[in-house]
Amino acid sequence: MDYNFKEIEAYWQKEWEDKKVFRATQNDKCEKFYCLEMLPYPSGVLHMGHVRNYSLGDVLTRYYIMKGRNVLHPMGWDSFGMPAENAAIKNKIHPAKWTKQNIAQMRAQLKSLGFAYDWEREIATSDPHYYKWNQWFFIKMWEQGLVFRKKANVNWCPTCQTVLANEQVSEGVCWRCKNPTQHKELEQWFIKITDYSDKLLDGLKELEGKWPPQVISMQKNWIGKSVGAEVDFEVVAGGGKKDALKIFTTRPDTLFGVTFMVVAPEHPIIKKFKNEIKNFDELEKYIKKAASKTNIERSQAKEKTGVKIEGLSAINPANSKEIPIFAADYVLTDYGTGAIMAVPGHDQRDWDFAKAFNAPIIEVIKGENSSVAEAAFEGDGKLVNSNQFNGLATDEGIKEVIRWIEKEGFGKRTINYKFRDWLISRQRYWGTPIPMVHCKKCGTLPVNLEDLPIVLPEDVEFTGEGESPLKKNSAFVNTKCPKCGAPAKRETDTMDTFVDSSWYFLRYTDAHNDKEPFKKSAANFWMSVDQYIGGIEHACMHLIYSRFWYKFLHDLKLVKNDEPFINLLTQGMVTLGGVAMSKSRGNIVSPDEIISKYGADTARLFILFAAPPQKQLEWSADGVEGSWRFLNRVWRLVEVIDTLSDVKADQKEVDFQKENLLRLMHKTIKKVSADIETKLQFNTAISSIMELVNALYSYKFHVRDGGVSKEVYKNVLLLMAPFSPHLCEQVWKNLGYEGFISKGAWPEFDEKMIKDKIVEIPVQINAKVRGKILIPQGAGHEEVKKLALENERIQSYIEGKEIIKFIYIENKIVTLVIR
RNA sequence: GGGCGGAUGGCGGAACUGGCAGACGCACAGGACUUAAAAUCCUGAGGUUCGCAAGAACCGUGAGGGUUCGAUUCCCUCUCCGCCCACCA
Repeated sequence: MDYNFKEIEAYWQKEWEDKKVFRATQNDKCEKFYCLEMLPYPSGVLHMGHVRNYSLGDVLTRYYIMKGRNVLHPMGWDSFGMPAENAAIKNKIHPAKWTKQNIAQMRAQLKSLGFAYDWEREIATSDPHYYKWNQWFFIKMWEQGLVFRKKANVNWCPTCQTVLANEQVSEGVCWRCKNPTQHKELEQWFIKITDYSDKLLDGLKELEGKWPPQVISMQKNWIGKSVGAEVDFEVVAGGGKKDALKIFTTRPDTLFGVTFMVVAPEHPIIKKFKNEIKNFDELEKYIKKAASKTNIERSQAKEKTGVKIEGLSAINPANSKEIPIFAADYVLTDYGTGAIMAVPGHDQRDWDFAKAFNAPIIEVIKGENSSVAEAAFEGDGKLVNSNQFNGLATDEGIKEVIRWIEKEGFGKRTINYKFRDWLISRQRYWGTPIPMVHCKKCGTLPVNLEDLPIVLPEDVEFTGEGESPLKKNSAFVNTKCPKCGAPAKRETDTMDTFVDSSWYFLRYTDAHNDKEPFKKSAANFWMSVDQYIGGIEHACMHLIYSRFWYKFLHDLKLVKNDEPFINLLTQGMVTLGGVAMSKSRGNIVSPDEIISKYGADTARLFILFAAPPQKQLEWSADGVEGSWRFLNRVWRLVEVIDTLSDVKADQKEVDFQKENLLRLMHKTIKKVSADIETKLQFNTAISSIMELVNALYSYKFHVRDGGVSKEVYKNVLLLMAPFSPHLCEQVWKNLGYEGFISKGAWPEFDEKMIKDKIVEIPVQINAKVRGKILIPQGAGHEEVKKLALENERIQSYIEGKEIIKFIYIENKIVTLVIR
């Protein structure tokens, strides 16, 4: 009979909750462990990606509890954001109500999976008790000069009627609604995250080896620090009018190879010299065309386009040569200075442009067999055609040229970043109100800290048209200036939801504090997060914002450390038919369906077993069935270990088999512990438990071995408890063991028990396995050689041949090289 | 275009630091139990060739080359796939 998972799972979930088994308390009796999974957006339904994410975290949580650590494992809701507002527009339901319902539903789903959360620390970011502190931090940042407003050409989603961060637009479409975006100029709120560029970059060194290397390198590329030089090129126009064109280059060593300049079509120099430029009309047409193109169109164009600016030219300060200036859209206005020095010999884009516009190509770097005839040479080499710098290697050349231009006064060494400031305002209702007031007399200033939180008004209308509903709520908008008391207007923009998730992990340490965002002592007790788990898609956004926020709090002396997440695990997607599960593809497998058919333990076991955590996981109905069968096999072991199956065997045989079984048990404990703790490879941990269970099935002396078999079964349960906790609790109880297995002691292994007395190793002859020999544990070189050469099979191969070499790798392999 | 990964049976995947490739699971085949089926338990299996059989030989981790007694693992060249960024000067 299959085990009754419905009854068992409901029973233990209630027991854990009633007895408060997973409540975390601040105590120094044992070492703390903070295990955290990225908090979910309460969309209303749990999907398999969630199940995977939280199952991974739950294994670690339960493992460390059993190891005697003091584990904090909280859960909450990233509950501000667009879908709630969209639902309000579509279904005439208030975002607050919609969100609340969704949370209730998803909380129930999470509970049905038996995750070991401390539910007393649950938070929701849309709760005023939470977002009050977003406002508080915002004002702190404003006081530190980290918040500013500026008019910016921002990404505008006409569908959502909101501004999106650069990071939220991919391939020209809105990251959530997938509709194309446009550009629009608006007065926006920014956080000066770029002040932390170097700190964020330096911090990555600390994370080396603890974070996936891809994430570290993605963040490095995201910040995009490059050292180079700023060089001023003199611009001359008709009528003797002059100006300077500033460019940034990472290759100042190629300065003598500059044969023309290129500016972005938006570059101010064009308007400035409107009267001197002879082909201004043609240019204007090109500028218009470029502006209508999205960045993607601009970047995917195979042919380089551009227009020569007639009437303007530049002087290369290195050799005083006069060179033409072009406007072309392959130069971006918001990177560097919006203008480049073109070195067609050593930059492929410039080379392409030079070919298309018949500009000369000069070779100034000579590599081994390099040539600039067919393509640009972008590698390192020796400087040529560069006057006093000829013969220098690339890296020396860079240094020397910078020194020279600094001395001559037409440029300097600079550092450039790709990283931009964080645009946080949203013209939206369902978010944290930005706690600022616009006063005609006093300007824009923050509300008084005592007046926080600035609560979102509930009585608003959702039409889905025009600007934010907050703007239309006069009771909210009209206020008094916090400084002079005169009538003033409240800011109606709300914050990007990435603000909410930038510090939530700190709130869990002191979730109900109404006087401060968190007690310093609580944060310092639990932080940093020992293991953070979530999707790779957050590699650059959430994980950079959080690191920035934490470093800011560190500078405010609110937290001791300056990196929030020590270890990071990025899990792969759950797919069906090779593609991610999604509503639009209609390939969703609902967790509820699996839970009601097989139970939570099976769902968890399968999702942990089917693939290593970092890799994509292909859902397989048959695989789920297999996990279900395995759990039943474990359940039925109760009967097996009471069965007398081989009465004929003598005591010697019993002792021998008993020892083998015990050895396998110790080996398994060692492997499972290492797989969970250091490798985070749960799939192999489970497969080795399966092997131990298989061994128990083929073992025949359950009633004659003095309780060894029962001992092994007990350890199987302990090893499986982090993966399939309900079943293990029940069998634990059925077998008469005391207390919760979830709080039980993780088994220890005995290294002495693991070593076999006799080891079987292969013997290779000329790299082919030709036989196997048994050697005593720790046998010496000579002894092994003797055993190998005595072997009949081996002898048949070496007869009449000369042994040139004998190699023995301890307890692994013997190799003979013969001729 | 740049960065970072990856490629192992019919499938998901395993293999410590260069040491018996294919653990474990799925699917499959055979057997036991059963009136029968399901479930369960047991057994088998990378490919090719030879052999009645026990077994044997050769090939085999995307392709080609290299280092080594020995390479899925290290090095070089190439192909394909995925993810992220993208004309980043």
